[in-house]
Amino acid sequence: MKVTINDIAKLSGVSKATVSRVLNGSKPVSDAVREKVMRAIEETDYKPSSLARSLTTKETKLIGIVIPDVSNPVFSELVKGMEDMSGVSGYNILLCNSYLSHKKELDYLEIFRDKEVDGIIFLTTKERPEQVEFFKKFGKPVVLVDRKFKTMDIPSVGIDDYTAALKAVNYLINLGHKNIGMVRSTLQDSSHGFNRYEGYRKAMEGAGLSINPQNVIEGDFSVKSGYNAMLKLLSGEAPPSAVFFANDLMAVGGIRCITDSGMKVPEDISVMGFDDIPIASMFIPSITTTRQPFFEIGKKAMEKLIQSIQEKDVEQHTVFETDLILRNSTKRCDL
Amino acid sequence: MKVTINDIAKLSGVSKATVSRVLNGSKPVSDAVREKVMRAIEETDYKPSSLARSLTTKETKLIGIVIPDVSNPVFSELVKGMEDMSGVSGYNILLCNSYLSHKKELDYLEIFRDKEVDGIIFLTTKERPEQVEFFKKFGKPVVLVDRKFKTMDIPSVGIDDYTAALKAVNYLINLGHKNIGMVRSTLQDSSHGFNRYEGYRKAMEGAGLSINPQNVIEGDFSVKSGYNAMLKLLSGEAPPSAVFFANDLMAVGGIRCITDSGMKVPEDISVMGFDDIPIASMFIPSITTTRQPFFEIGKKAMEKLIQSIQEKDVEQHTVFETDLILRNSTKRCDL
DNA sequence: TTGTAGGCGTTATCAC
DNA sequence: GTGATAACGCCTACAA
Repeated sequence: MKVTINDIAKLSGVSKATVSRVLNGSKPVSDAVREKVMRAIEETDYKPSSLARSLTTKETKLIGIVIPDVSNPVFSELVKGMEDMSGVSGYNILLCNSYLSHKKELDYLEIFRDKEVDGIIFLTTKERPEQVEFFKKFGKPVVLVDRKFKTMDIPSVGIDDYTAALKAVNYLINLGHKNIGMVRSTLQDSSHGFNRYEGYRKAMEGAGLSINPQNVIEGDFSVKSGYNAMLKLLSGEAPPSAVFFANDLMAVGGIRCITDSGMKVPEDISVMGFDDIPIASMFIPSITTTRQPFFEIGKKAMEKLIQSIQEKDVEQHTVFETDLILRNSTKRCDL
Repeated sequence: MKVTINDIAKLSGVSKATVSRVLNGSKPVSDAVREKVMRAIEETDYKPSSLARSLTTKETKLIGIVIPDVSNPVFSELVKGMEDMSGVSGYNILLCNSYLSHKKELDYLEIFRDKEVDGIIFLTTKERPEQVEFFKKFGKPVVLVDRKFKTMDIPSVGIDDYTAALKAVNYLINLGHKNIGMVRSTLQDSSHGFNRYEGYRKAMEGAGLSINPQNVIEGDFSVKSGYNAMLKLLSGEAPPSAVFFANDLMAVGGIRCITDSGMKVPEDISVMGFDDIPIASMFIPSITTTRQPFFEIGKKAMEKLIQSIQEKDVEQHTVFETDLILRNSTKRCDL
């Protein structure tokens, strides 16, 4: 049978209240008694049940995380940052993949409530009323990553997508490119979709360059969609000399497409990615991109969550800097 | 305040035992009563506390998973398979990254015991006495992935590394290659290290080909180590015409190295990977490799774990088939 | 079919 | 400093 606090109490001839005290250091205990209790604990290899403890303390030391997909390097790196932080504070992670399914997202939130997690880190592509409603009655801390909610002010961590995209496209412009295309995602997605596109638009506008609507294609962040988008760009009337992809995965697809079409990157077309996932530096050619400090973002999100669980004040919205990483998929425009 | 089973009992004018019965369907309840109780539950949006329930039922519906690193596509895919399976059975996952640290592995196992998980899926590179000791006194189901333990018979799921490697190298041999090198990992690692190397060795032996010890290099499964290993191979006296890498990541490093050296894959050197991670098909050239059904393996591991939690009989060791995936990094040897 | 009472393993609140 | 004792929220005999 499993050994409980009662066994220790009997074995060391004290009350279980006292055992609890030496366990948690919640109140002073005489050295002699502590000694006895410790010995009993050693002997029996006793470990308190966190379940029973949680029942009275109301905290489970569990954090729920909803992300779209761990197998996406972007998210797995975020998760690593979160885990890194939670570990040192004694929290554990309940990890759930939503695969962008609205239903799954909600199901998992319900599970988190059921499991009585102490807090939630939430990643989604689109704010939904049901989510907002959930968070409102959830009552415990929540941190959003990569996004802010419009109808509810929830603490968040992320980057400035607009400025990052602006800088990226400005770099292409400075290389002498004039006909620059973009493979963006849906504008419904405010941060990754709309904001990155806005950065592109403003950069072009700022340089007095016009955007050929034919050269702006919508993808879904997958390699395949990047490939297909590039196919469309190449078959247009005036294919761009440089393309800004809203993420690295689509850029990879784009490069493959260009290569398959018998052209070369960056000699014929320059390609710019976004994120700086590991594959960006390994690819041939290595991909010029904007680095997001995913690990740090994840770490910060967890730090903020834990702090607000512990009722400390936290910065409401944290914005990380991004860096332009120059590699071999872009070059000066010869025209 | 949070609504409890007592509130529901009062509200619907029955005892909490009855509420519990309609909640779990554990014993028959009259329709009239059920109706009343249900209504009270609806009205108050009552959800039973899984914590309190676990305290009496002794099951937490929690599964602990230890893997080396989620950001490695191999493991993230395994995790997805596991999650896919656990979800339908109502189990949740406590995910922990060990980064191959022996200490972390053990720390997490302790945490799992503390959290009273119902079972554990464990991935490590090397069997250790402390782990075996832990599992012996753990008393609940455990499933190993990618590995069997020598000193304790724990259910496992994996592939036949030896045969898979044998087939891979035989393919290179059939392409006419005679001087075939290998980048393996430490032989301490029985399955990925020793067994894959053994497959290579036996294939060469079977074809009457000799192995030049200079052309067998040890890496650590990272892109960088693959690059460095290739560097050594190229600087040897008789560089191989084909190289078998023990995983795709090292193969990527190898290809980059070959390209950086001014040679081409597969024209000058054929490269064979192992695993078939997503990057293998996206890379230029796409990489010939052995596919492991990671998602399925993860799923099966979870299925076996849940079955043994539910005290059903399970196959002790499950071995999945692998497939050779022919792509563009290998070609017939001209010599 | 339903209610009572005890227990699950802790922590927290009182006294002493 | 230490010990009873009552929560915590649920499940499960045992009775009725």
